[in-house]
Amino acid sequence: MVKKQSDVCELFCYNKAKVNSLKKSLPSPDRLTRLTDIFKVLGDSTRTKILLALSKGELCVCDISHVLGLSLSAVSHQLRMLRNLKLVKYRNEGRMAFYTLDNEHIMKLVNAGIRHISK
Amino acid sequence: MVKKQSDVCELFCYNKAKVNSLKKSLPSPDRLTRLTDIFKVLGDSTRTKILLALSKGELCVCDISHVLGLSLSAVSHQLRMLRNLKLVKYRNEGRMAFYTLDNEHIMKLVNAGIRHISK
DNA sequence: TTTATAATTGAACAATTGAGCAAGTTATTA
DNA sequence: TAATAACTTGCTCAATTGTTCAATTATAAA
Repeated sequence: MVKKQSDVCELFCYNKAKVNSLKKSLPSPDRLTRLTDIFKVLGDSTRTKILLALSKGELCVCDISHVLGLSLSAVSHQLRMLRNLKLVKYRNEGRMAFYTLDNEHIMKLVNAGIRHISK
Repeated sequence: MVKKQSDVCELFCYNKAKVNSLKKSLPSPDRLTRLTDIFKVLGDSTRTKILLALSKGELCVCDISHVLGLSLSAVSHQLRMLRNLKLVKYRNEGRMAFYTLDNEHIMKLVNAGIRHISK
């Protein structure tokens, strides 16, 4: 016989009061998405390396690609994502683009992560 | 004519000294993997919700699935991942499994993230 | 024993992701 | 004006991810 698992409401609930209070205590879907999106950005080593590099100062795309050992294209794609999330900004100088952190605050999170794995 | 982009070494390098010093300053591959792995865990809302719920106290798998509105199976799969990463532990009582945080330290990171999106 | 329940697991699936290729854009240089 | 250089972008592909389904395990109750 097949058990129906998709309908969560029919499952046994051990502590209904606790469940309801926890449901309410969770961040709203919107806040939760913003929260996990930030962690998702840092969950990729290319992006984290870019942020770590930029935390030391301005860099052009070409130098970032050297630091990371990746193609310009790959770096540019990730820079676009970081740009969209307002984590980096850039200025053009001639045909070069110089990137900097747009939001130094993000480094607090990166450093909290570094502290976490160093504990 | 096609430009060769895969061979990073042939690209123009704007600031060689800076590039080399940045290369050295980046965390080792091992550390970087551990760092991004932690962020990857938190980059999924199911897992972050599980951690947030458990931060309030012990819960059985069934109640977690109610809090999240997800199937037992989905929750169990994510719990296994959290278990492997030593972020949660559990005790059996009869046929139920009660989970708790194994590493309260992780909540510092979650809370740093919450602070980040609240700024 | 038999039946039911809590949880785990493996396989399959769709969706997402990261990177490379190749073409396009813009600015500099010859 | 043509060629080159720095960067961006659209497309594609392989790999990974999160979930569901179905089967299984382990415990408890009938």
